[in-house]
Amino acid sequence: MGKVTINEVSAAAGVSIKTVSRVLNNEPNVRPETRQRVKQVAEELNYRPSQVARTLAGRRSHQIALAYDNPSANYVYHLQMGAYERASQSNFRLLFQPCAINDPNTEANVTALIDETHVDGVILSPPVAESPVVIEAIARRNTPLVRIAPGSLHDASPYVYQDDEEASREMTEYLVALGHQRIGFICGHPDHVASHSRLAGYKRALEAHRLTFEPDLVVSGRFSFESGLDGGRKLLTQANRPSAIFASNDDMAAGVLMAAHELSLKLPEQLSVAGFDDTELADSVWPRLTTIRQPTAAMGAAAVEMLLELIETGKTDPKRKLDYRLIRRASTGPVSH
Amino acid sequence: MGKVTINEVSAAAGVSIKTVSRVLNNEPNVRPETRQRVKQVAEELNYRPSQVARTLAGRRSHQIALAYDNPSANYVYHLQMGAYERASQSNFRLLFQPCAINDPNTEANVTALIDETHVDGVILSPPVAESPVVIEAIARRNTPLVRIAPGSLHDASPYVYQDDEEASREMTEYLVALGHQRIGFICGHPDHVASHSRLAGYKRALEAHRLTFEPDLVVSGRFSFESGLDGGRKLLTQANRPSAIFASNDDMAAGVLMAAHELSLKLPEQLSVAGFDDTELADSVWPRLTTIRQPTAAMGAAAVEMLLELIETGKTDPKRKLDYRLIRRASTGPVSH
DNA sequence: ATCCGGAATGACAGCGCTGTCAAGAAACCT
DNA sequence: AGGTTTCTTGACAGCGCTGTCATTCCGGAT
Repeated sequence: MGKVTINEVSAAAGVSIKTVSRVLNNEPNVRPETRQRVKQVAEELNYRPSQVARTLAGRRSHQIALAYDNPSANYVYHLQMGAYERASQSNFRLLFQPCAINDPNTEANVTALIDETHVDGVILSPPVAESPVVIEAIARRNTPLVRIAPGSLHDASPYVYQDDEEASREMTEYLVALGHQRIGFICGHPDHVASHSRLAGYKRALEAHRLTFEPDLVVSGRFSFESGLDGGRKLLTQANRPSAIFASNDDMAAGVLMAAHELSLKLPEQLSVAGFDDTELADSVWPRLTTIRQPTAAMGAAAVEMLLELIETGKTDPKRKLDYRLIRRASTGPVSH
Repeated sequence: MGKVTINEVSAAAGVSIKTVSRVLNNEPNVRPETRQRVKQVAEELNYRPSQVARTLAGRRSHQIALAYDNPSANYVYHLQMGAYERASQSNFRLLFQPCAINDPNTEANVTALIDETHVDGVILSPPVAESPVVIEAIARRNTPLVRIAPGSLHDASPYVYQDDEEASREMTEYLVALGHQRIGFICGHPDHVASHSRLAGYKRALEAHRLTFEPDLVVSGRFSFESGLDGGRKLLTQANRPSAIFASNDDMAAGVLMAAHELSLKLPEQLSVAGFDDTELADSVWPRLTTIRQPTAAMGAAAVEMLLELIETGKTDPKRKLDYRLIRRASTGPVSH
């Protein structure tokens, strides 16, 4: 199974390797019949150009990297798949780079990645997307960068995002529309900007409906199931407990569900619960969670698309916004008096 | 900024590039002081050898690929992380290759991956691990291969696995020990060998305890939440319903939980439910699921380790077995009369 | 001193491709 | 017909490293 190289193809087609190269790269100025013949020979020989040689010789590696540091399997998986699909379409290979934000080596890891693999561009997802050191290191290498939902440093690179505040407001208003007046809220991890936007949306909705904001109805959380469970217990054992709880993500909402079950509350009659993200979990708990569908895969795809544009043309939109969707399921219902 | 190459290092150190190369690769026959000096200069210049050039010139790419086709975000994520950690330790880069088993292009994808990136080896996880075409294609390229939990073709390559049948037997016996005599079983996706082993373990446990196998207590499933919900409904609406249900994975067990909630059954008093895999879901539903903990990350790590051995020395153990663990949680309890 | 064997080092080709540039072929213009 | 311009093609030099082989250096044996 001697590897088929460009030499074999050029010999078989009776042209120079440069012409084969032209055909491969869809360069102009090749006679249509020559182009056709080369293509056919390459096909017959089952020729696969070595990316490695290409990278070394040219200035393109046709590889981009996706760096993430997120403990949520669902989030990472969908982000990866969305990005992967889009990259494959354009014949780009996608390198996944897990990293730990707290690890002091993160910067070294990322720069090593760039130098060693010659990637054409990098995508950063939160919370790495907000690391000034990493951003700086990438900029120093002049490597195109696109970030996903960065909470700060908005000028540092193009980015994709969704309006968390808006989504959170809409969910809160939906609960209000169901008649809920006392709505509990569980915050997300303070390191994620999304946490703050979601809280802001909740507040904004209350204001819009002239409901007073009660600090007792807001508890902290960390995006984890256990923190949701804790938060739920705290809220539900209050003297005047809320009739609805809006958790900043599905994991925590599932925790609230458990807290409610512990207290033998009837759902949604005695308590409405809403989550955020629409992970698979949301659809696997009882009752199924009303939540906000995050376009995670679409975000990955959009980020790749912008990055490719940036690589090809040197520029792209400064930002791109994706739409969320409120998904109504069994965990929320009208308030019962 | 300007990329530092081996030339800069050799110039700065006052030696030939070949000597720098020797130091980099820990080759013998370099005077200790020379070695030291080169190392220091490389460090100062912040030199990162180009993997691409290395790959093209040498016969090692220091890259291995992990191909998977699995819809479970949790499984994929943990497998990836386990593999990634181990690969990084040995300074190998890990390429992730999602693929669709039903896609006729899968073989082409995998061979393209090998030819284009020159990976030193490949890891296949189920169900791609059982595709004869893919295995054959890899063998033809003489590329080292390690598979994860292959159900067949055991001679085709070294592999890592866990004893699904044994684990399933143990879980069933645990239920029997709790006093359950009528235990429902929900099968997994027929394409996965694990499904068959798990059913076999269930049967074996029944035999061991002289309980008769009742075909009505076994329903088909596909590893998805919805199929578990269906199966649960089917089993629980039977005239003489089982007092326990063992689902072949957690997703389906969560479905059973929902079916039980629909019928307002008290858990675990009126019904015990057990799952398999110990995904995050198992710990996020109410009641928390008794399940079998799969060493997914460890499998990924072990596979990488074997593959590296295979690459370095040309051989490794024919197979390596990893241990599962039965995790007892609130979803199972003694049978009540 | 002389010779020898192994350790230390370097010169150089080449991995498979792309970029540059020059040459030849075809098309277009007075 | 001659002179341009444009299209098509190929020769050749690298990209940054490793493999091969030749060369130099050194201490020890003679």
